[in-house]
Amino acid sequence: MPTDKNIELSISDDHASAPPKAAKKILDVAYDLFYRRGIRAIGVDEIVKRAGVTKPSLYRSFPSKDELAASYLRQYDLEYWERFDEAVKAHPDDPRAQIKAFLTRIGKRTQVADYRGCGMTNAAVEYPDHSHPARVVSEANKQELRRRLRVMAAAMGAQDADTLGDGLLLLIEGAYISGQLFGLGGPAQSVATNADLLIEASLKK
Amino acid sequence: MPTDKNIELSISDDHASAPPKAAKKILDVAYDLFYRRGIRAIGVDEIVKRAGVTKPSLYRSFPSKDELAASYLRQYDLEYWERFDEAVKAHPDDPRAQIKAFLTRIGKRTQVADYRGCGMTNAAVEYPDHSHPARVVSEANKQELRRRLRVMAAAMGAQDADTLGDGLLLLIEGAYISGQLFGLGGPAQSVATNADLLIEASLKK
DNA sequence: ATGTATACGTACCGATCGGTAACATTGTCA
DNA sequence: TGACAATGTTACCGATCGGTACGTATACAT
Repeated sequence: MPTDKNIELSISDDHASAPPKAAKKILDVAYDLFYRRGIRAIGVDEIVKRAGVTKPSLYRSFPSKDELAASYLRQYDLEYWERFDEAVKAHPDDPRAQIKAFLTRIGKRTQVADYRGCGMTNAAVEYPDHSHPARVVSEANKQELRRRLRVMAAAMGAQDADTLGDGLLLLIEGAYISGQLFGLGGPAQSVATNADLLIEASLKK
Repeated sequence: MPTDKNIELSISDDHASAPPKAAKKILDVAYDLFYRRGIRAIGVDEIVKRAGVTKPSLYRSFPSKDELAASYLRQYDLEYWERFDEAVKAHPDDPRAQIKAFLTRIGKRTQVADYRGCGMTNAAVEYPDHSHPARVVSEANKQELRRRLRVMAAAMGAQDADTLGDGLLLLIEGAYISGQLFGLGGPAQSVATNADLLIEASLKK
């Protein structure tokens, strides 16, 4: 998938004769608006307006709004696994600590005002149709998350690794959703604690 | 959940001075469409068409589409607590069994094709603005769910009742979401099992 | 200087959005 | 019969939706 493109050079591209590329500006703005306010809620007119470009520019880089939404989620996917891998790398060969680190981070993120949960989850709610381009990306992301959690649960030595992996996924999804539902002080702040309790209860004795 | 269709001729309602009420037909159809396909995805034209009424009829009974959506959720709220109370009544004075029954039911519901999760949760995702009429109803429902779960967790004798109650809420929300994300065979089928593990690990010894 | 290719803008499309005005029709009850 | 309330009918509103036809500007190589 060509994630249009030129994401690099992020630090400084103001120098010299390199205009910031309409496609990148569009994707950046779409990312922000789609995530914060929802995909269906944002029209292409608002995107191009905020990006300082025009509509034909959008449609030269992206074949449709739906595909722009899919591109937004592909970018989201990249950053998602970066965060995930950070937690993993911070605790080599210790899947339980990896999970704890990842969930602690999620729990913290949910405790900021106007937290909007997981872009992948939100997109799937907005588009029930499994064939929608955005939903395809979302489902793939979640399948991968499930796979990783099950692998980690097995590495922890769970009695039933698949059940524990799925339980952790339920807690994570619950944190994403209740984070945006309850705002500050909501149930999501206890996700890491509850996950650790669940892990403890699921290990082979 | 009302399968659309005019309730006309339903057993006994044709007699006497009770015309089938356009408002009821509209709300039934809106309920079905909003739940299955999302609120933003459904236009008022489609609602009145499927309900066999006209647009002015809709706006005589509901001041706006947003308020119709709120009415849909108020109806959803009623039926939600009916289901909840069924599980409660089935196991008097046994909150752990009550939770297990409620979650087993949720786990089963998530395992049907085209499951669409919780209407309350979905509406909150569709409308991030806390002042939106639909979201107000949704947030109230979730606050009440949280309150009940915490009370039940306390009644179970949890070491930290609030944490357990919130953990159960996370699992429930996770089940709603992953139920519609993964379809058959998804993580939501293990929600009751995981909840019971979490409860076991949270009780005072 | 000129050709060529790419990037961009102006202006517009038909369709649909939520919502309404004005009037005709119906059934119920008095 | 007459009054009333509920619903239907038709036609319309301005705004916004996603998307496009087509002309213009700039950059660079020849």
